[in-house]
Amino acid sequence: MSTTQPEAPARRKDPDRRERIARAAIDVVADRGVEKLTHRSVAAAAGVPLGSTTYYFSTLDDLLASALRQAADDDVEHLREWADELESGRDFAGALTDLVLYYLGPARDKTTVEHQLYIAALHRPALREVSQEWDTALAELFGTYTDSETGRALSALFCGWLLQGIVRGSVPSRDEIEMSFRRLVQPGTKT
Amino acid sequence: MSTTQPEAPARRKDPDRRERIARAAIDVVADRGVEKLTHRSVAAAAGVPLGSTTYYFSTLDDLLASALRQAADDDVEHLREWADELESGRDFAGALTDLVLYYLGPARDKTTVEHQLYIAALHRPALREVSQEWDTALAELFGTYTDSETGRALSALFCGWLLQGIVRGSVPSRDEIEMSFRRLVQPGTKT
DNA sequence: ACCTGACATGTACATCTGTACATCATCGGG
DNA sequence: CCCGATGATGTACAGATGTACATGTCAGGT
Repeated sequence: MSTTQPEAPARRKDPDRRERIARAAIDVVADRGVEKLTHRSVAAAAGVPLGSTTYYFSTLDDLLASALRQAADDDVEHLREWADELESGRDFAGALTDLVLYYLGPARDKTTVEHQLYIAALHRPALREVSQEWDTALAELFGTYTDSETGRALSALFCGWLLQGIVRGSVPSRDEIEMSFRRLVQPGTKT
Repeated sequence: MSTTQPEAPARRKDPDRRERIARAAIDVVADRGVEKLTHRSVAAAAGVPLGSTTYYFSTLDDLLASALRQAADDDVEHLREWADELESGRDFAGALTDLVLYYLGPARDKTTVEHQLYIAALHRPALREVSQEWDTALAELFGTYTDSETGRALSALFCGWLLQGIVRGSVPSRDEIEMSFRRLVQPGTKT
């Protein structure tokens, strides 16, 4: 955003520190699971002393919430890019299939983390809001290409493929994913 | 408990004990989440001393694995009953919708637990096998009413509705769930 | 009647955890 | 040139946790 300005003296040292810690938290969740997310493990992963993590995130829930928010923001941004690149003429079911394969392939770690945080939110009211916004955004985005009802159905199917894909070792075949989206999209296609 | 019945002595040990502890573990996960699953919390929930839990399940992973297995078995049995009650003439999409609404309504707790265990398996190789068997069984069951490809798609959509349903407060409407299943089923209906 | 062995439990301990807080370092202003 | 303020850190501590293990307790064989 802004480099160190005299009027904005920035922090003493490193303004990225907070974000770096949040990202380290995401890495820890990806590598070892939510249950291993501790101040100490995050500190080690971020290469900062223990005191730093407790300084920036006084409580563990703060840290978790920031990690979830960070992951959600990154993800929404990625979805936006995907939507922008989607030419209006392009086959929507095919594009959705690409998206699934991306999340189960190159971005598998990210997907894993997101689902863990998603489930972790079940017993943490503070996180539920973020999770809900997240999949509401997904349903609405998909809905703009069809209709809102179809959008919700598509997002459910989308989540389903991801969930099954991350626990199975193997990724489902491209054809069967595409077929399923095509069947859902077909009746309601608008523009 | 204390008095020994001649006709049902059941030894001094009672074989229910182990299963009761496993079920208590499931309750703990339902009420407080996987991260709160400890020998002590389970012991308290089952009304047995701490020693009992470590006696029957020497390690925590044993306990988790047994809980997952227990939940999976119960669930598969329920699915079997559902399948048996499904008259061959009955509308399949409608029956699937009922099933989703059951899992999000009366059996919401169960669904929550299952998803938590499912995600917990991500970082526990010992549990992955159970999880995989689980959703393979689901896909195959659904496949017997359509075809195997459609079965996998249906199970993905099914999981998706459940996942979204447990994190949102509100349950999706009956009509939109049914519509989505109908679209997926239609092209491949066999018998 | 006694003994044996498996069932069952209470307790102890090393480890890890979240968090508070006293301390240090550095920068901006006087 | 010095000084306070605030960013940043090291350490300490109370509590919780997994697990081992010594100890009870009782059913059945002899």
